[in-house]
Amino acid sequence: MQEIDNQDVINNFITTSGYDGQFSFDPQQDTKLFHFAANDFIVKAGAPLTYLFYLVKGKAKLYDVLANGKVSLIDFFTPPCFIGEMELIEQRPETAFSMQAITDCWCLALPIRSLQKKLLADPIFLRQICLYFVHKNYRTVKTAGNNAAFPVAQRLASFILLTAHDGLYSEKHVQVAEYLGISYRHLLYVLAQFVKDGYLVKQQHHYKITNLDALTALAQDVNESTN
Amino acid sequence: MQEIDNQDVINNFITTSGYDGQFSFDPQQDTKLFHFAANDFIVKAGAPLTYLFYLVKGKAKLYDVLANGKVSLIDFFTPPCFIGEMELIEQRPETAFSMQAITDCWCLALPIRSLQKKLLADPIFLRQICLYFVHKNYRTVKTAGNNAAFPVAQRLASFILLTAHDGLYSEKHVQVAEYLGISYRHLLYVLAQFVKDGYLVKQQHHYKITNLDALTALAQDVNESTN
DNA sequence: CCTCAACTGTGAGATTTCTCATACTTATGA
DNA sequence: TCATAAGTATGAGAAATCTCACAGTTGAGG
Repeated sequence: MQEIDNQDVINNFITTSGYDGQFSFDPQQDTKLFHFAANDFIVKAGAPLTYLFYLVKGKAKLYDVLANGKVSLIDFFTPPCFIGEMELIEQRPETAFSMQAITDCWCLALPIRSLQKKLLADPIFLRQICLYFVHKNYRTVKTAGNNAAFPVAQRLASFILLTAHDGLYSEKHVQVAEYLGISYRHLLYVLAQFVKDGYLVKQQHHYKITNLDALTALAQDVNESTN
Repeated sequence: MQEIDNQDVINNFITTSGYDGQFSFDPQQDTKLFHFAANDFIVKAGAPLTYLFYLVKGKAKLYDVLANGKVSLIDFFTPPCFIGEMELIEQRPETAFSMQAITDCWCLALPIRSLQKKLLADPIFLRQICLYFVHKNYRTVKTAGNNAAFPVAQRLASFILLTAHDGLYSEKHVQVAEYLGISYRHLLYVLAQFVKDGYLVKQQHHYKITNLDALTALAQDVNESTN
């Protein structure tokens, strides 16, 4: 994680992302900008949360580490969205989950410690956060519906497109299987199908997308229904 | 839906449910109390929403009517919880979903039209609603995890216990199948298993629970993980 | 009373997905 | 350098779940 000190860049992100409309005060003074390289952690479970982040560019994923030590993928995030807002609202000092950058990510960041009281008393911010929760909730309901409603191949196609990076898919199978709610074995079956059908080609440590159209077509229903 | 005008009863519900802590003002003046008989609609999709409800007693269920006309069960609610808060936050005039009473329900109710502005500017209320959303979100994530993680028999057991009324289970199979994300056919298989195993007995228009312990044991893992 | 739609119920075969057993490879730490 | 853990990979049989085809029951409306 690397701070970017260029005020022009910061201001540009602030205005184009709708960030400045989230508060009743002008946040520019207190706002920093951070860059996270792909695979960096934006927040790590159990670590103290020092910033309220606002993702303005990139893709990120949210993990939960279960009691038995297993890692399970919860959800994916694209701009604009808050990160750490649940902990802020609950006034809990550390993060419950881990958020990791999939691609390079840029986040506006507001220091929590000095601003928490102000934020929790700011009706505009609270209302915006409420709206954010409502939409997130709709989305979760839809997604949950999808998981029940669509076969694995379609969801996997959607998943590959979501997480692929420069046409390369390289998620850990164990985690993906858990995210999709299927067994490791079956995931490999379906991936093998995709390879057999020419959608993917297996390479050293990843899969390369060789038929983007086919995957997109497969994923279409899932995505439509989620939007 | 029937208004209950007994101020003692109202006050009792207000104080025991934590309702009065949800606002920065004293809501007692504006609060009504309604009783809904089992199977009544508390809110109906598309109808104008005139009250923000706060369920203080009973069980209710939330439906979505899909584009193709099918009905799908989204979630279940037990006290204390808000009903209509998503629409209030979004300032959308009608309800998106339908909420129906499973057992007899009692709801405190605050007229929206006259109080919307006040509520949307009330930091305490907004913060409480935010907390409510956060918890609801945790719950949804857990539930979604469960649906992937547990076999149908266990989820069905949990579901039966949740919706049963006086030891009788009488949900529409079509809707339950959709809620559990399984086919109608398979639901009947599993129900038949339960009957064969002596957990349920089929009667005229419903099933009677004949082995509560067994069902509870089956549902235990699911419920534990959801709390 | 008749008809239609919705709900319930069952059988049989196909498909999806799981479990288990077993290896090979790679990274990591002692 | 060796041992161990984690990730990857595959086969085979079992279990879960789906699709389809068909039929009986019930309730509402003409």
